[in-house]
Amino acid sequence: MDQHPDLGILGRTELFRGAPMAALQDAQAASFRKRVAPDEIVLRQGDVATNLYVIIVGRLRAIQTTADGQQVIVRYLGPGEVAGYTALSGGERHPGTVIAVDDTHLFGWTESAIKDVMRKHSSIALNAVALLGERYHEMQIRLRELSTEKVEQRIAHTIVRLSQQAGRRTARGIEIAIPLSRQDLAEMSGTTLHTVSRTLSAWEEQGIVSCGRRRVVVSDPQKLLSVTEEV
Amino acid sequence: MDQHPDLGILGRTELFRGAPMAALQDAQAASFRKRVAPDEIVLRQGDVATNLYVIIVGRLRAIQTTADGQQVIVRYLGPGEVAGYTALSGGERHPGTVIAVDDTHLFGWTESAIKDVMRKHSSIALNAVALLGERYHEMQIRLRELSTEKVEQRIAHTIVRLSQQAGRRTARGIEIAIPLSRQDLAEMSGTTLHTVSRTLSAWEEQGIVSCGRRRVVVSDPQKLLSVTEEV
DNA sequence: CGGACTTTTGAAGTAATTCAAGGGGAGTGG
DNA sequence: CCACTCCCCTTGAATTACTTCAAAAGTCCG
Repeated sequence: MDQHPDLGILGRTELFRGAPMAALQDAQAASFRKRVAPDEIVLRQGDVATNLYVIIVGRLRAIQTTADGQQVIVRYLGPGEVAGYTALSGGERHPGTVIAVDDTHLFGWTESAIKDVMRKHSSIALNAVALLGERYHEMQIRLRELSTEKVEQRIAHTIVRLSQQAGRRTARGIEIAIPLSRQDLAEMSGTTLHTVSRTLSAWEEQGIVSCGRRRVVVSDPQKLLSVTEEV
Repeated sequence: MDQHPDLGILGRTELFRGAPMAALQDAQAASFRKRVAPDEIVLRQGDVATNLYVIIVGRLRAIQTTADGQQVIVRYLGPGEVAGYTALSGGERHPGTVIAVDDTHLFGWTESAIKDVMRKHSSIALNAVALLGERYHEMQIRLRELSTEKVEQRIAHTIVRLSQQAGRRTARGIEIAIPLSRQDLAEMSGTTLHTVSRTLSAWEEQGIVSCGRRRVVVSDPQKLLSVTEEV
């Protein structure tokens, strides 16, 4: 009996990890595929939440936009992660916009399809609970950081998180494998690109990071962590 | 055939709403009860997450504490809401502390008990997904507010949210039915008690609110909303 | 009525934003 | 291959919103 090659991929994603074969087969059967080019919008803040996606390869960015056009980067999404959780949780509309960073391949489901799968296979529903719990937890920590820390610490925390999430060991240190402008870092840390630029310059002088255009390499992760802990 | 009186209460909570009778019965059978006095700790940040609670009557407050003792108020929890979601989502330890505001009655479950119920009754698992999705959504909005808004707007948003969540119509306006010190409002808005005090004084002069010791009444909700929208 | 907690308000200090201007890379098109 | 242009980044200087420091006045409860 042949197995569909998608099943192995699905089985390693955060939503389907550990699910029985029957569940993976049902999920696969109900799925469609989608491919997006860099800067293409996957789903738009305020639109009705009809679809759920799981990233196969590539990277997306989830943002929140204010009425006057300011942006906040909620998180980056990588392979195996869910985009468009609203279709899981039953919200009417997408709370934020998701946009492609790289050329990205996705599995997709309609809201009703994925809910059917969750209803039928409780392990997938439990995975959904786990994944949302983790994101909620992460947001609590960021809320605390934003409320209690000074800008320099927040930027340090942002970079520490990014290096764990998308870090690549190189000769010169841990390179963050996402193109990151100063503006992007500012939108993740709750500050301005100017302050980020100044901070990175200071760190570069101290040998903590080395960076270029849309690129950050952490040369001394230990020192960066100590910035995080300063009073 | 008699019905347990708890079933009606359970059926109106966010976790069990809309569940079939069999699910409610299983949940009720596995539950225990707990009662906490004001200021008593229900669960502690960093402790292993063994239990889940649902509030019957009363009110709790979920906080995050930093290493150096600063606090952030994540949210208030009222009747029907879940405390200790970590037992649902499978995290190892509680991300925050939950403490009683009023004398509070709770239903409780062990982690394994509530997970058994979710596995057996998918509608409850789906409710858990919905509830965590909503909280995640709320946190995204707060993150955006904290990143992009000035202090006065953030305090206004905090009070608007509280008045929706725990507002009581009175002759003088909408009274927030939670004892709220200036410090509490500061910990919800990401500022200091001094700034909150000054802001409330200014608003009182403009007839937007009237407040006393640990008490806030919104006299002009419309004006408060307009503060929220200022550039 | 005493004592602890909460709130208010002034004054000083400062971290970070805003304003402003210039410099550098990467890619494009001639 | 060179020049041009568009972003992106950097850095000073001025400004400001908010915090911190400090002290006093209320308010509640036993």
